[in-house]
Amino acid sequence: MDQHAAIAHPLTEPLMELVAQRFRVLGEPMRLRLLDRLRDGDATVGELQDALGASQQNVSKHLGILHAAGMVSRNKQGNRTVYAIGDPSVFELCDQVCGGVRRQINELDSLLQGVGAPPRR
Amino acid sequence: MDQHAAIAHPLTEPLMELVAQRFRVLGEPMRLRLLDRLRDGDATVGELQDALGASQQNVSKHLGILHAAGMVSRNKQGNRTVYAIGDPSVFELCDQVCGGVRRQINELDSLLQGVGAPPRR
DNA sequence: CAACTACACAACCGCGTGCTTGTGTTACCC
DNA sequence: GGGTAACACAAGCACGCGGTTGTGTAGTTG
Repeated sequence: MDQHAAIAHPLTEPLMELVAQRFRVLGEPMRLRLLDRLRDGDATVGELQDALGASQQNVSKHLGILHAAGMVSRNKQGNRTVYAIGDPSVFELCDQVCGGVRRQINELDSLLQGVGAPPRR
Repeated sequence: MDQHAAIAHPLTEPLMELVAQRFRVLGEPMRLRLLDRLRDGDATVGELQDALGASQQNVSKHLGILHAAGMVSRNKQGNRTVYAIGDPSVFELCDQVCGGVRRQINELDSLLQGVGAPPRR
């Protein structure tokens, strides 16, 4: 595992764009749900369509984006196309973000808890 | 209608939306550059504007988004407004993504290495 | 072979979003 | 106080993107 984090600070512009693009791929609930479903195991387009309750074309489109980003693998078997997680590391990202969201919710919660404090304004 | 309200796999729809939103905040080169610059230390809007070569309004707007997401902190000092990293964990995310991008580039690179004559299409 | 299934691709549309332009507000300086 | 600097906010515009509709293409079935 290449864990040597941090390419140098002044990230070059094209690299910055690549990173942003990768983040943007994950910035869609539908795609996150697809990845979440695939976490349970491989699935065909039809199964994913049924699981998410979306149209076949929409599912296929998002799968295409995820596949182009290298996050899922595509495997044609006869009539069906089986998709699988192609880059397991995305889940670490999601978990970290979930942690961040949780912490943020906790902060908001504690703000609401101890409220007697009038909005400072 | 069974509703597993677990945090585990079946991520609830609103949570999924929150996670996606957070990813989307990071899905902008300008905002990544702002965070990358703030990694070196606190900075005023003017300094960031100068560092990134963007308009003051644009920088201020993106800083507002980052601030709303809790990723930067805002500290008004007299005439200036000093921004700082508010959630250092974002860098772990960026590093992981950078690692993924690096790995992807390596794959593409190795693909290009062995190429003498692309057989088809 | 014909009909059907499963999937991908292309064209279109409406909305969200990034960037610019313009302006208001507050603090500093003379 | 007047003028200027620093910053945030609002409106307008253009582009990208998600979703739907429509269609093409293999593969399967009878």
